[in-house]
Amino acid sequence: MTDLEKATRRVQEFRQREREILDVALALFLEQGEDRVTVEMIADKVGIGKGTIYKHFETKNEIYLLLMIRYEEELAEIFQKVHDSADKEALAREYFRFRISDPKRYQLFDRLEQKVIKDHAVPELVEKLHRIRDANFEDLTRIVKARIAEGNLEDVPPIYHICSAWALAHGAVALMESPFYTRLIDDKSDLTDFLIDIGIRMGNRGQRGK
Amino acid sequence: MTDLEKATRRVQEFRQREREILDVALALFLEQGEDRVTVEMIADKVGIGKGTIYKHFETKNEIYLLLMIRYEEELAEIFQKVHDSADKEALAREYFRFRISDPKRYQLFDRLEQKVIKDHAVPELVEKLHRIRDANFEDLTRIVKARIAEGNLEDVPPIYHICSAWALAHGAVALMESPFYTRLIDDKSDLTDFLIDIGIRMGNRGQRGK
Amino acid sequence: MTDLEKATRRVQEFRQREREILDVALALFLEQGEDRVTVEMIADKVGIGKGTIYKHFETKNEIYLLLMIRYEEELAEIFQKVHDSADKEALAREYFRFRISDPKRYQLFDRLEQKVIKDHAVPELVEKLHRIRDANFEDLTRIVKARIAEGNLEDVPPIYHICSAWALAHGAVALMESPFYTRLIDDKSDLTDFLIDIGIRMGNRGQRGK
Amino acid sequence: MTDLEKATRRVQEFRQREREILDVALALFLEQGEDRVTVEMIADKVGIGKGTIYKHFETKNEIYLLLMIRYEEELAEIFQKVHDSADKEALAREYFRFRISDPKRYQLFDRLEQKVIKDHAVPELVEKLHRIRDANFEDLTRIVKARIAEGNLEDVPPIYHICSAWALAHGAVALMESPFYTRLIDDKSDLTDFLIDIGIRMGNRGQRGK
DNA sequence: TATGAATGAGGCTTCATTCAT
DNA sequence: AATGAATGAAGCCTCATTCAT
Repeated sequence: MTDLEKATRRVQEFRQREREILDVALALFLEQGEDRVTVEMIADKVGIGKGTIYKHFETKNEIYLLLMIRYEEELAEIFQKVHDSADKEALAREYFRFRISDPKRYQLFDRLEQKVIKDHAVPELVEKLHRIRDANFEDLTRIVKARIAEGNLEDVPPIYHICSAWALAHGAVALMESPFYTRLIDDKSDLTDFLIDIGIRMGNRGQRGK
Repeated sequence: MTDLEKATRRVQEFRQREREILDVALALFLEQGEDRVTVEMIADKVGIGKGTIYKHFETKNEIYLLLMIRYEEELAEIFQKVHDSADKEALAREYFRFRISDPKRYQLFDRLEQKVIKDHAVPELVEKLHRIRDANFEDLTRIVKARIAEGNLEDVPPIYHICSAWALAHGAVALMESPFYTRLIDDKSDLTDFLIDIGIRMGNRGQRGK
Repeated sequence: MTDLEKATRRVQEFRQREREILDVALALFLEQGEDRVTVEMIADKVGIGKGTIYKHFETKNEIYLLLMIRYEEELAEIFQKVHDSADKEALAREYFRFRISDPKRYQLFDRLEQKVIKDHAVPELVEKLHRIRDANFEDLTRIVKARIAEGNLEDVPPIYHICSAWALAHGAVALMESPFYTRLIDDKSDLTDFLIDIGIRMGNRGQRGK
Repeated sequence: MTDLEKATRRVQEFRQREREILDVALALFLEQGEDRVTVEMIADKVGIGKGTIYKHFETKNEIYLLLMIRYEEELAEIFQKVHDSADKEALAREYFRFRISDPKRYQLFDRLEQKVIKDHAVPELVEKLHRIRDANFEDLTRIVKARIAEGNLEDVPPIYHICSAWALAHGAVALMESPFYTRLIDDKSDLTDFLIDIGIRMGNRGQRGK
């Protein structure tokens, strides 16, 4: 094995460990809540020393942010796929599904964002996160505009459609996680269908009273 | 003044102080986030000693819960008013308005609930909270049933209507507080109207695809 | 005992404990070097909990600064005494004696100052320290001016005399503490006399080459 | 190239690297303070791996000591030059100049010495340092004796003259670096002249009061 | 009843040094 | 010989809660 190959392998292993740490961290955050998870717990579960975590990430906040960026990048991939396809309606469906599919994760990031912003932590990464989100948002806007032009969506500013979809998805997620409501719901998947249905059609042309 | 009067007054003052503590705590939590607010800060702002707070509340978690119960009781009052009135549609409107009107407060309680439940803290109070909520929920169900019977709402399980309303409201609140979206929204009140409109009508009979 | 008396006593006890912490901290710093002394060690030696220290001082840096301020205030007291007396020459003697008398302490503060300034720590207290020092310096300047006017000191800017005295004292302190030199010096007090002598006379009129 | 030449070259390169590390370390220590400079920072700036540093030096303390020894050896060179020359007074001047010329460096070593001695670190090197210093000191003593014999210096133990010169130089260095005093000094070089003047003459015969 | 000093478990982060490759 | 990932002891600081007065 040449030196170059060795070096490459090393770098890959390093990146792999980084991913491993993030995976474990995410799992623990979801399971116990980010406040109850200490850096030491993460290290223990990965099977490494506490200090090693700090070779990969400067602070616990940075871990938060990298997880959030990961999430946003997954979302970007979904947009990428739909981008090419002709079926614009599929987007709405995919979007909802992605966000509702793992509500705990979604809510975790929602919480983290507030925390991270309050701390003014790792501003470069916050900015990076926002850049990705901006790009995703522009994708979204483009698609909504197309559907308005096709006459499928009511002709209000595209952001209105996006906001209402976002809001319903956000709320649906919270609903699914709410101990109060889950107790009362018999058939979760039927309700989910009901909500997605509403979500997709709520901005359709002709839906609102004149 | 008789001993009885004195005692009565003392009790009243005690209750008054309790309210004061809760008010200050709420204000500080909203302003700085509950994690940054220490019991000492609350005591200082009320102008009493830290120990005194623990004469009124066993733990900081109890303060959280009492604030949440207060909120739920205010909601109950709204239901009470509407209960008697004939105009059932007003309910939906009131309900939305109450929840959206103070999003920071709403989100605070949302966060607190998750925290408190994860801690298995003060179970009696958690139960009390849930009892009030149950009552509110029953009120709500009764009204929705009436509107379905009148033929105004689509005939699905009442909880579906409640859930979708709750979800949209929850999401709208988050939207209004999201730094990402607020940046992009020009006319907040117009969007709010759009959302409330959707919220009120989204379960109306005939709205969904045949 | 009235409530007021009680409160007064409490405050006094609090202040007393503060002094106690500072005393112990100073002793430990001198004995082991400030870097090797942890906050916990201070607490242990005082016989209190670690957290208690932080009721009195916000950070370890604050402890450093308060000790430095104490020192500067003691110096101010010396100036105060001499201020009134007519014998201006006594000042120089007192000044030297004070600074040389406890060289370890002096050097500790010299080190601390550099550290604290590099950390940009507790700027309010740093400023306070400097204010006291400014006042001391003005006292000193006034006295030196008087001696120049009397024709006892060479007529150069007063700060020159102060600086050379300061420098010699500073150096003498280091000398006394230097393991290298102490090894070589038989009669410490005789050398001290020699140095003080030089210190007092070095700026005298007519001392320098024609 | 023979194997011997290769080996020789390798040794030379190794020594060269060693010098490079020390140079960089010194520069960083002066710039940021030794506590803020990590071994990794040194390695990075040299452009080598952290582990490599430990091939050259056993501990960070050893780096400290080697730097100090270097300094002392430079001083020895100065003595060497003067040793031969007839102009003994030049020595005092050179000595002062060397020590005052780079006050930050001087103070760094002063700090390091205290630290290293408190740690009982690398005793062999500490001893080596002291041996060099002893030699320098003997040189100095010899010269001072000569000047006393010539009748130029007051006839006290030679060490007195050395100590007072050392002390004044040490203090002058501290003065020039003191943020408090530098603020107050208009013409630095004029004051320096004043101090060197005092330094050179302060032990001269006939200076002290009868 | 009111107080606030005292507590100490527990969290985050740093960095000199080691060691397998 | 060179590397740099891994280590873990150690330090500073926070804050909910207790308890003697």
